[in-house]
Amino acid sequence: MSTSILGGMRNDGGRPDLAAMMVPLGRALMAAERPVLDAHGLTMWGYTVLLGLGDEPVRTQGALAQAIGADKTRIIGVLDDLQESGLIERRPDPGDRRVHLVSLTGAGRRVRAAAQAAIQEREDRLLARLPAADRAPFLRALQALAALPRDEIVG
Amino acid sequence: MSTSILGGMRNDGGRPDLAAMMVPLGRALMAAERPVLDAHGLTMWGYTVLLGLGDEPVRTQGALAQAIGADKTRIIGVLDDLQESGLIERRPDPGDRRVHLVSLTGAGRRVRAAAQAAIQEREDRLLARLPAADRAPFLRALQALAALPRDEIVG
DNA sequence: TATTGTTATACTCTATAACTATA
DNA sequence: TATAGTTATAGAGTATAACAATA
Repeated sequence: MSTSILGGMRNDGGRPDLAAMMVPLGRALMAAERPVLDAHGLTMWGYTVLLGLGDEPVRTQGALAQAIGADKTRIIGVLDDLQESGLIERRPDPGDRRVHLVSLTGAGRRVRAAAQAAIQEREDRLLARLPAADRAPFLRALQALAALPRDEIVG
Repeated sequence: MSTSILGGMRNDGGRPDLAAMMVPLGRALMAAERPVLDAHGLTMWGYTVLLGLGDEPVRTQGALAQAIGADKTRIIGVLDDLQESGLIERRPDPGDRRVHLVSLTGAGRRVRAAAQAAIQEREDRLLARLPAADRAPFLRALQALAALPRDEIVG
């Protein structure tokens, strides 16, 4: 039985709920990432942290956690693993020795780029199935919504 | 600190990963639904079941569970609650007394319609912030992706 | 023996609270 | 006293395994 993302929820006339489309779709995309991340020796949270780190060092792990929507206590093990793998560096801030400056290493940058390239290659094959004229507007709209402050969506 | 859905993950030149946009966006949309569902006396899974039920009775709870991406053991309590609230009916199939025929009651249909209207009203306010020309292509593309069999995304 | 619905158990993930060290 | 990081504990959510009824 080929089960679609939307399950049985048809909706005569109208559209399905945005959430009812996005949540299962997001889960499926995450599941699709897993083998790719495995091949690069990354966990989902590890990859998320690498993405969240950007290219400048981040002051305080708490800020990093908040930026990627995680609890500060939850990324500690993730940071430990990434550090042990040599993908990130944690250095105490000389000015305030409580805070840790977290930054990507060269290896971290390379792994992140390789993993992201592989992931987006897969995603591009998916996007290729859309009508060509819809692709750019779709991505533009999705980016616009994702860029909104969370409060403006939750209310 | 106004935290956007995308967190810090900028990506010079390219686009963010689809999953990195969809997953947090989906979570935010779900969070936005919660108070609406509360007002209608529904849980998230309860609402999902109502959506999954469609308008014809569903044979076997297992099929229903699979259709909405849940475990068959997990929706039992949900069905119990919905039944007690008078929103669904469970009747043994005369032909095979193992299976339960699950169907919406009139009240169930009404509650589902009311909740969905309220939810989509909120969502429409969000969509209104997109460039008008992008709205239809966005929804069309999102529906197309959500209608894909899960296997075609996960691979 | 196989399947539907159910219950009971175990496991994973996440959030809360308590601790250390710096300030 | 307040904050960053860490650790330990508890809770929610989910999946796995065992059970009763029917086929």
